[in-house]
Amino acid sequence: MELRHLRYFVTVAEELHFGRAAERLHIAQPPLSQQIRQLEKELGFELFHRTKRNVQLTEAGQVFLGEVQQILKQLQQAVQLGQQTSRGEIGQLVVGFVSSAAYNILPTILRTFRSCVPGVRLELHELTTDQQLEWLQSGRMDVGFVRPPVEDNRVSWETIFEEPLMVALPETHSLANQGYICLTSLANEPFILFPRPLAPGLYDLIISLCQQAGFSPSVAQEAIQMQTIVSLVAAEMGVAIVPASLQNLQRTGVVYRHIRDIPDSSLKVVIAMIWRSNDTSSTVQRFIDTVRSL
Amino acid sequence: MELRHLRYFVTVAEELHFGRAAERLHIAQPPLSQQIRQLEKELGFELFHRTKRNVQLTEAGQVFLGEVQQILKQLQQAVQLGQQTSRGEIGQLVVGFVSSAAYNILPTILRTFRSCVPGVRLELHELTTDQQLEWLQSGRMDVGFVRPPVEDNRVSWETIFEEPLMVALPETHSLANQGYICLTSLANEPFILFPRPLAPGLYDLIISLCQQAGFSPSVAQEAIQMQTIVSLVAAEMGVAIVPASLQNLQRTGVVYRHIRDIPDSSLKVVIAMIWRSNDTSSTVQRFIDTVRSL
DNA sequence: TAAAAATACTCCATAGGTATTTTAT
DNA sequence: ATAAAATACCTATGGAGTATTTTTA
Repeated sequence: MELRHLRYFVTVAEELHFGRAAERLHIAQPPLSQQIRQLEKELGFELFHRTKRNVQLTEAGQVFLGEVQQILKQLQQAVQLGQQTSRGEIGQLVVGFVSSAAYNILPTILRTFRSCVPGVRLELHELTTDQQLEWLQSGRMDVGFVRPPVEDNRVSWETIFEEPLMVALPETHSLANQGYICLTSLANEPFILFPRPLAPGLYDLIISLCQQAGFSPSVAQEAIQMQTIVSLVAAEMGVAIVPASLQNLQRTGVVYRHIRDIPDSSLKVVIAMIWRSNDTSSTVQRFIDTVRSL
Repeated sequence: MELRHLRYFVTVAEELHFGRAAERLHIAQPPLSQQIRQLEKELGFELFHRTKRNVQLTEAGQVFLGEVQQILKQLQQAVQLGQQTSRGEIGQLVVGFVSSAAYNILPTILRTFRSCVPGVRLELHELTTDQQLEWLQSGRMDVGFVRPPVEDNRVSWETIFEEPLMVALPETHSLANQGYICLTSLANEPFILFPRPLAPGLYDLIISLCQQAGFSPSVAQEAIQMQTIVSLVAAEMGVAIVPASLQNLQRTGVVYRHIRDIPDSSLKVVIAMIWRSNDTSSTVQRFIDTVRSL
């Protein structure tokens, strides 16, 4: 049995006339008769009651017709589903991100992707850079937004966002009324930092900036979340050096100031997108393309 | 696209190896590769990631595989369903019967048919002979049990049950202590009859029997249901001539007696099965065969 | 270098065509 | 007499086979 037989059968059943059915199928009438006979023989039951003048479906033919029509429709849907999947329009995607990414590029990226490709279910996880690399390798995650460096040749990455570091001060701080701040002037201030294991890139950068400014910062407190750091600053526990996009987190009692005595290029902090180099998923490809287009 | 393509695809997807899949399909490997390529071309997307060493389903291939497996399974079921229908094992049947048939053959027939062919849904309607002929012609009914005559050449019929007529008397009646009764002795009794329009055959037979016995019965009462007739006899409203199977309706106050002065052959009353002569339904055929086998 | 898929070609099975017959209205 | 399906026979497309090449682990 082949789909040909089923398609022919449906057409004959619709026309109840071999001649017209053959015409609709763009074949001659005799081969059509043959194919139907062949189908009947294989099925083991008659599909039509044929008199030379009149063609009628048998009971079994009616039942079979219903089923076959459904099957042909499903096949059509199966093809479409496959095509959509191949275009990355359908599927699911697990996305990881470092907490600070939630305040800058992530919202835009997700909004854009969801509207372009509504068929893909997104699953989001806030994870550190290291966790993301692990999840990516184990297949628990498909794409991530991390702070470089990324040193794994099985992972591809691409910088997608840069922003300067700024100083976060309590608004009551004596330096808060200055437009720009010299890092040097913070030499004796207590600092609030991310724990190094969670964000080694950022931690080391901040430490080295302070070295450049001629001092070693005294760590007053460590905090796991950006929000917590800002809150601790507001509580006058100390000062912090944070990505500029943290300004989006409107927290009263805190002011943000640019740093003057360090060249801009050194102050740049970066967010990169990562994915498995050998990932063949078109959903992932689609996501990457969407992000690049922004 | 043909079923061949789908079957081949499923096999390759299961084996993830063109060589082994070809072996399972009893074809050589090159034509299998070709058919899959051909399928991919028609679908417009890749089903497999092929390296020369390794074959893997693409995302789209996975989705398509699921759908196709379901489709193939459904097709198998469709064939089976058609076959069962063609054997009359599946379907529905509307059966009509005259009220008196419910007391003799009908229970046995239905019990037997239901156990032989459990897949057929039976719908039962108590109808007069005339109503049944009408329902049969209009297609509302498929098979009926009636009292002949049946005069319609588009309806086939077959006698399936014969029984004698008997006299039903109140047990208090003076003739009730006799083993047999002469119809002649009922000349002056009030009779309870079916209305002629509802059962002309039976009505006319009873009248003609009385004529043979030398009298015209006086009709005390007409009643539409057999049960009612028997009840009226019990209430001493009169006597009735009824099919012998009415004895199955155990009604206190009524006795049944055979008739002596009329030859048995004239007393025979018959139930026939009717169906449309041109009915091609295998369910109907199956039912007819079952009844004949009893 | 060895295993496996792809390519190149050849062949024949069969889908489909044409001509004709059969049959029911 | 005619319309429509079945039958008979022919043609040619394309599915499957064999031999070979390509590729990569």
